[in-house]
Amino acid sequence: MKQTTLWARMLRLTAILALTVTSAANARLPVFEALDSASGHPTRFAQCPQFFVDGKPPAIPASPKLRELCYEAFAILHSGETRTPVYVAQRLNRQTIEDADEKRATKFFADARLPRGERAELEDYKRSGYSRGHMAPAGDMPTPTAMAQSFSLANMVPQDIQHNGGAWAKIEQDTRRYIRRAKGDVFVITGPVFTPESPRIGNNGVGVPAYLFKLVYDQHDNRAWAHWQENREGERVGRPITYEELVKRTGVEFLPRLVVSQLN
DNA sequence: CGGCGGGCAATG
DNA sequence: CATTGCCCGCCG
Repeated sequence: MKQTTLWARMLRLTAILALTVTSAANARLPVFEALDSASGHPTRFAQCPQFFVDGKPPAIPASPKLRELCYEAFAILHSGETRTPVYVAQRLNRQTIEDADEKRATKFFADARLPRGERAELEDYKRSGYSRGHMAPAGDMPTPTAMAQSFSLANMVPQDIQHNGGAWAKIEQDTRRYIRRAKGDVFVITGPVFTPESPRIGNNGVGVPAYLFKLVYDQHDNRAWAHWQENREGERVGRPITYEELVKRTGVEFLPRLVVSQLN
């Protein structure tokens, strides 16, 4: 008898703990609440044009489950269909990289700004065999708030564990190394690519991308290139592809045409 | 080789 | 939640 009582207590405690966890995670991110209450709806890119070249976000065909989310140091176009980002945009420069020395705060959380029917939950990734792979990397974040926000699952895709810690991590570090030596702003857009055969994980069916890309545009030098990686173990860092090739493969024009016409 | 940076899971 | 220990790959 005593044992069942103990079990009941522990279960209750666990439930309370889970609730506390959720609210505490959100409470620690006051920026989210401020943006939400101010607008009354999920944030729009109009509120954070600074992350896009000439303030112009890439045009994506309309879809009911696409949502635009602004964060302190990046912006996300999120898909409620795959429950992942479509792309994540950043504007970086030497200064932001020098500021990116925050201690890594590994606290992943489901993004409360997204409806439950559209977002990934921690449970979806747990024991899925895939890691939670940042699109905007934690290592890029210039402030503690930005660091915390980067752990939103809205910024994640299910990524092969070896790829995430291997070739992909190297690409992230190479990109930071490049920006550290850049003369002006560098715009980076990172995202997943799915195929009809792409698997899904968890009760919510979070999409597992077949490929990941990272587009880098150096505004000062008018140069752009992209890394294109298969989301698999054993993938190596290859030679970057051209912007045109990226557009061909994704069907998305990420940069304003005027800018593209002037690329070196 | 050790340090670092990308993660994971178990425990209180 | 926080803490801890662990894995792995890359780099100097």
